[in-house]
Amino acid sequence: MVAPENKPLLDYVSRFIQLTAEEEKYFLSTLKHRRYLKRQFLLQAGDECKHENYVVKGCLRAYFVDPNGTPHIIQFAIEDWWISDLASLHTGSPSTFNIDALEDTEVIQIERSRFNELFEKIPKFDRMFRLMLTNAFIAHQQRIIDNLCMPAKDRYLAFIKRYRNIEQRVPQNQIASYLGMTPEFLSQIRKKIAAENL
Amino acid sequence: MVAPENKPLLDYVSRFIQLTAEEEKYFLSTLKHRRYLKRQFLLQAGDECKHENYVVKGCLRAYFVDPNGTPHIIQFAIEDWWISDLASLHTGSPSTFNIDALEDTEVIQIERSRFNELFEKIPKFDRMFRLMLTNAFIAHQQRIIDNLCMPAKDRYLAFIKRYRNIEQRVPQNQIASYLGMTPEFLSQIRKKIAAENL
DNA sequence: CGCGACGTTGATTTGCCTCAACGATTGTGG
DNA sequence: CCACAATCGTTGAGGCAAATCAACGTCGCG
Repeated sequence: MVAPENKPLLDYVSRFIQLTAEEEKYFLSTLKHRRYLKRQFLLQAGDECKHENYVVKGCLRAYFVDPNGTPHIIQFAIEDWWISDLASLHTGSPSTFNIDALEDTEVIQIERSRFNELFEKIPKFDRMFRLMLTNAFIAHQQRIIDNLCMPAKDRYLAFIKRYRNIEQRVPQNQIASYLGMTPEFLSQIRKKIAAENL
Repeated sequence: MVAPENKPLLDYVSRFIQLTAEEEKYFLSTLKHRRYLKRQFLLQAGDECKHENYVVKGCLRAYFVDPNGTPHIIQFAIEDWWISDLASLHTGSPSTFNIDALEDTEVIQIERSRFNELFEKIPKFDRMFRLMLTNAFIAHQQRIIDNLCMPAKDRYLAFIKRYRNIEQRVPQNQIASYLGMTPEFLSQIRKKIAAENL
């Protein structure tokens, strides 16, 4: 019997690889279920990132605070997404990101040491994470391209098209930060777009 | 006896995984060595990306041409780097990038079908590519952060610090394209930097 | 030699930011 | 249950970073 809160993650895994009953059991033993309240931190910059996080329910954000004190959102994560500071998780270096909750959120965590153990015991997970990273890499490459060759308005339109489910859940100023513009300017853009659609 | 042109790639692989003699033999059988002249294309946008390319000698670039006809450089690749249109290679969709040679270049190619076969026959390669993609993902994330929170001058300084070996080999206008600014503006920046260092 | 690629310089324009002020909404403690 | 603060979005004036456009110098190469 699988604990119901783990079901979404097992479904996720089965999209990439097939586990035997025994492997599944081991995999489940590496997981920890945890809840965070809105505004609570999963990770603070400077700390070591100790978990890979799978979002069961809710919404998280990873952001970077630049030398001027301005925060920049790197990533949102809603249901069925993963989030962590991969550089810190991978090398053990202090993290450069903060991760906190934009809503009350449930996550499943894999601790760093168990994570590496997992790859040793069940090499299929190398496959799964290779495929996941391939997709993540492609998405990041697309984001770089968008930043290079689109003006603010087009980047916003591309964002709401690609991530409508996120756009409807997070405040506009957070989206502005993700897109690399000020909230004031995003407001201008939205006004213009609204005016055009008449 | 390993053909000398394959030596650098085997060294590369050994930094991630250990192959048995037999595995190494199979791996070598999947490779194709090839030369390109300066300005020659490895991949044109719209075609399917049929190879993962490892650079033995020379310099390549991947770039995207936006709807206005302006090219934007996604990536440079010099010795010991990999380059491809991963989205196209992975899904079989038409590529959105062009890849061509900035110098006469030697590459080792793994064809798409052999590439997937490789993961089936030697799962260690899942591990290797997982680790490679982890690094590539982190680098891309850093580039996104730099674009979000640095002005043009700082992005340029960060670039020459991180990729001095590339900066000294490719024309300035190419670097400007990679950094998302005009060649004219990069020229201004360099003038200012030179003036400061007196 | 002459053409094309590359870099530079300067004048002008523009996309986006800064700063400041002001509603609207939410939520929270008294 | 109200009062007040905090959060969020909007609007506008002014400023700056970077783009555009155009002209010119230099170098390597066919």
